[in-house]
Amino acid sequence: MINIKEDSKLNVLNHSCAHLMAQAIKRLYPSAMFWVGPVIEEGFYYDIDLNGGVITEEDLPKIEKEMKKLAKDGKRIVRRELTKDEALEMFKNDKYKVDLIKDMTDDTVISAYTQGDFTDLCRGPHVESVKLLKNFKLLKTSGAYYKGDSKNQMLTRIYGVCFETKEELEKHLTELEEAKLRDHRKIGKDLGIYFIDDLVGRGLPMYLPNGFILWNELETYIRNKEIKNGYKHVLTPPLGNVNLYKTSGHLEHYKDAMFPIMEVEDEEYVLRPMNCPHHMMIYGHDLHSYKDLPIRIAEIARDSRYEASGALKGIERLRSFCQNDAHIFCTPEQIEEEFKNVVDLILECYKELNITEYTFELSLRDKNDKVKYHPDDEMWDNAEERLRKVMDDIGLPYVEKIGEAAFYGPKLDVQVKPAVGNPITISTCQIDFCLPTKFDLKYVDSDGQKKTPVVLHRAVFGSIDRFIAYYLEETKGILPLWLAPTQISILPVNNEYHLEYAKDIYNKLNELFRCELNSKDEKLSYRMREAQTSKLPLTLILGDKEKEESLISYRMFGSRETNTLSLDEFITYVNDRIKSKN
RNA sequence: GCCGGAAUAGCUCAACUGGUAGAGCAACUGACUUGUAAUCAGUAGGUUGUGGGUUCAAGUCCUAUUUCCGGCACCA
Repeated sequence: MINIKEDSKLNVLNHSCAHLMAQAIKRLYPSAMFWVGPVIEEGFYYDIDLNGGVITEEDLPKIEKEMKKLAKDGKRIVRRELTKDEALEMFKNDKYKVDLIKDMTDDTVISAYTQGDFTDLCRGPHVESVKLLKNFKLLKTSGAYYKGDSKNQMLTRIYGVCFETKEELEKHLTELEEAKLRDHRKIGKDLGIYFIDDLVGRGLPMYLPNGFILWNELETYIRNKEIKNGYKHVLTPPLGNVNLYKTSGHLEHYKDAMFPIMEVEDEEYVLRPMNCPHHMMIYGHDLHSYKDLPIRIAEIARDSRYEASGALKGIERLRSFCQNDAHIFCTPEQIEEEFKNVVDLILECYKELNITEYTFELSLRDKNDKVKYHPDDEMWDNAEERLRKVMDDIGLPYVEKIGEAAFYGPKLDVQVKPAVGNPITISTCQIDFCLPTKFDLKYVDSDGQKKTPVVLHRAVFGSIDRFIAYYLEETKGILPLWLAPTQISILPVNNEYHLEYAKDIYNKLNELFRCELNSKDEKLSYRMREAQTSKLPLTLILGDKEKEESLISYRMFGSRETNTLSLDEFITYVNDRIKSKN
């Protein structure tokens, strides 16, 4: 989908459209005050203080109508440059504009744009006339905290999008509709992957038989990859003594997002929100020589977090989930190589799973935030520099995100876009000089001195849950053969004549693959439809022709063609496809 | 958590300004015995998320609550 912010023409068009929307809203809601109205990847929005009023999605057509009216009038958009004092005078009755102007330096060239009866403080540029704003659509409303701070009041945010032509707009709207269809919450329901029920609890997914197969295949896949790459798997409990998290610092940083402490006799326990402390303990259990490093400890581990209710989303964001977690304990000299190994592993998996759309983010600390981050500037500078250097050496493009680091260190995040909503992190690799010290971890170096190892935290699939969510959307539910819960559906043409042969084939194939025999009393075309709408990768059709010559005919999902061959040939074909992950 | 919206059969949805809750698919029963995306007929399926209230009358209005959806905030 097109990035409107990055497209210079559409950027200006959408920015002007935001102003047109503000003008229309000012007419319909005279007491409305405006905060900011930037262009974003998906179009534009404007944050509005309605002074107690409400705009819902039902009101959007009314606003659009007013916008069309204003656009038809065709007023020119006129720029005027102001000094800071002039600007303060001009907008003295608008507390939001005054707030903006006050933050500007004295030598900033401040500009205001006027179209008819509406003037807005704005850097510009804008299109020449509102007449050019024809093909727009207001998409949704929401609340948004003033200045993005949840301690502040909430403003009303209205999102919209504008294009040069009607065709482009319609294409965009169609794409938005199609995106909704591949939402993992819909596909997950359709394919019987999981469900969530109040009685069990929100954010607590129940994976159904189909979901378990998908889960199990992915888990087996990544575990085998890790074994090949020198990881050792462990198994640790999904809860721990609260002191474990006091030691790590997690309790201090994340108490609000953890399930509350459970008191039993004289002890306190928490459901674990993550696995780092357990893995630190595993490392610390043995004495290690520099010759043993790196030590790579991995676990598919269940974690529980008390996520804000509004953050929950299908199986993308849950209160109980399984991380594809690992901690690599290494010497400072080994950081670069181990980091590269992790990135290589991530890229290898993406290639095999045919994941092509992703971006790298370097999440760094906000130097001014002394509360969130472990206070050791030297450690941070070192870690961030190392991370940057490795990324530059690898030569992968990335963007730096200030204030996105973990409390214990900076990280590389691999971001993907879900069908609906904000980008999510799938893979991550984090450099940590902090937790090993807190747990007093050591190795004996070549000089006989005890030294503290460095830890890389990493996850390839992030959480298995989230990865399934992403993968269902990426594939639109058309899972590759190796992951499909049912791989082969077997259809006898006529139960009276072909059922026995079909059963025979089913018995043979079902020992090797996940098969179903669909011999219900329905027309072949009905059963074929079932196979296709269920997105089953392979469907066998067994009738007279096949029975007499001991052959099978199969059809691939989405194809109209039928291939006929011997059972052995078919088995080879299926095995090849599973092996190549097609 | 916050702002706004929504909740009707297993699923997808309908029911004009309050006036007897309905359809398609799925399920079940019977008939049909079929060559690549829907055979026909019938049966059953609901305290309209839940609790209060207004009214002669509530799916519809008010209220509380739960969950979901769109964003915001959060995301070790």
